Amino acid sequence: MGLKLYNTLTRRLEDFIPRSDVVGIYTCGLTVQGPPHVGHIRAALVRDILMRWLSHLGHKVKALENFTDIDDKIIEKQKEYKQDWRIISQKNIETYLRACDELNITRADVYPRASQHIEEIISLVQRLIDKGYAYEKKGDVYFRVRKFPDYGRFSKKSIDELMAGARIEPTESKDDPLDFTLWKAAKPGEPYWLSPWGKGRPGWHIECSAMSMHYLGETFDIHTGGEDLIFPHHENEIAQSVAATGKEFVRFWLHNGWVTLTGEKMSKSTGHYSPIKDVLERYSSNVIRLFMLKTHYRKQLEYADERLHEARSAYATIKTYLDKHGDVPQISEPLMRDTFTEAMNDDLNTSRALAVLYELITEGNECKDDRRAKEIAASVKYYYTLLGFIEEVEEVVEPYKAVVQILSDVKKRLREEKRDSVLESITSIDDFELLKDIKNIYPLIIRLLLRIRDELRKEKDYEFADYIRERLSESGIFVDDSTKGSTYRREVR
RNA sequence: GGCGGUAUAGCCAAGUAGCAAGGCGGCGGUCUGCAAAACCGCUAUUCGCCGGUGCAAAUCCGGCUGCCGCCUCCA
Repeated sequence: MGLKLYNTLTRRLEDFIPRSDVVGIYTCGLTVQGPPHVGHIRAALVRDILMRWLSHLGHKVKALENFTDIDDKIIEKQKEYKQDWRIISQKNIETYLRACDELNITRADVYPRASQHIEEIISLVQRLIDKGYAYEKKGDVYFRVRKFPDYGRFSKKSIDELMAGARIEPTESKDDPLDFTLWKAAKPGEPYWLSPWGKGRPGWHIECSAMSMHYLGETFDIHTGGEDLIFPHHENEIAQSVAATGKEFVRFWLHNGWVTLTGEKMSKSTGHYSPIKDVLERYSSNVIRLFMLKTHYRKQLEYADERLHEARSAYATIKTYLDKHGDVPQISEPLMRDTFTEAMNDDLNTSRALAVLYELITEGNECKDDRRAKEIAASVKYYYTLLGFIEEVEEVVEPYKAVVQILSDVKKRLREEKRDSVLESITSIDDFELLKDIKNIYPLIIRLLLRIRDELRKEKDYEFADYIRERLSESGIFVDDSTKGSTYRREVR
């Protein structure tokens, strides 16, 4: 059984058969007038998982993710902040890409920007005019919706119903309220490009058709984006593309469910959203990834601290298991391959795929046979990596300061209480030449504290020992005692 | 109003006809000076409500209700 994907075009699960050797993917990315939020990341993560899985299945992939960096909203922001639109968009793009990198989201091959493809946009608009699908009015160019018989089919909307809500803005001079803008004349003071219709800028929608065709050809395999883009954005993309080329535009349309906050959809325009920057400060990349993959991509996903905390605990289980096994060999034939593959092939069912991971972990923990245990651990790591989780890099600077303070407090107390025997036991530890290297000194100090604590425990001074444990725990360092001695672990963020 | 989605344990969440995956939490246990961690075990006779078709339904059909969304900018 091969990969099946839910296609919005047909509203059913279909076998994914690529058109050629290279699978073309276009993701509708951001309109960059505001900071990226969790919803945008979900869309990016869907592309990431799709790309990872397609590559795993042996496909070559060429992926684009666009930035619509010039539109009405960004011009508004320019006026509001008295800052050039290019600076605003650049800032938001950088924030977004940094967040994606931190989240280990596979980079698209190209991140085209509308403002950098004006030439392709103009020629596409011209093509539509030449074919009679578009017309110019006072420097604006509109797409004649009624000329395109299939309009509304994709989003299952009827033209008559759309008419009821349609309006012509006072500034527009459309022939028909349903018509949408392909090219918009610039008002004085607004950014513009020269075109056959005068100074102006692209309308929203046309950039995606122009750029996807430019990089992927007039027909390509997969188009992804948030569910909220089905109408009007993708409906319009299809109309203008098919009208221009007379060819099929996209084979598969994948739409992810939105992210909600307190039960309502996150949205840039209403200000009801959590910026990804804030989220990354609070939770590690792996935790955020797990949080998102736990729910199937087409379902609505509630962003709430409670959910993230749950994901953090769930992630700790995986991390603890992998840490316990340390180095595991790289393998190419993991256990439970069929179950995992079946889940992923079923419209990228990451929820089920993760269940495979957890089943393996439980089995690994029960397993007494060393060889088998190694094999299980290797399989867990294999799937973990395949799903885009990463090895965590520990931050050392902040906790370093904290442990130095704790050590100093503990030494002070030892001196005050004249605990000479304990003090003596540690003076022999003269590893301070290692002070030069912060990465080495950090665990060293913790081990030193654990040794002091060990002495105290031998002397049955549990109150003092517990004090050290408590202080460390406040800094996110948890001490675990076992018959083999004490170990510590860092809190999962 | 039209269209689309969704309703499964305390919470989250898979599951489209054959005795309900997985996670979080909770409870019990092993270990321990205590704790924590880790591990083990238990935790839905039942899938929003009502009716129907099947030997058999969370899964199909009809009706009802709740929630979310699109129809205007949105990932």
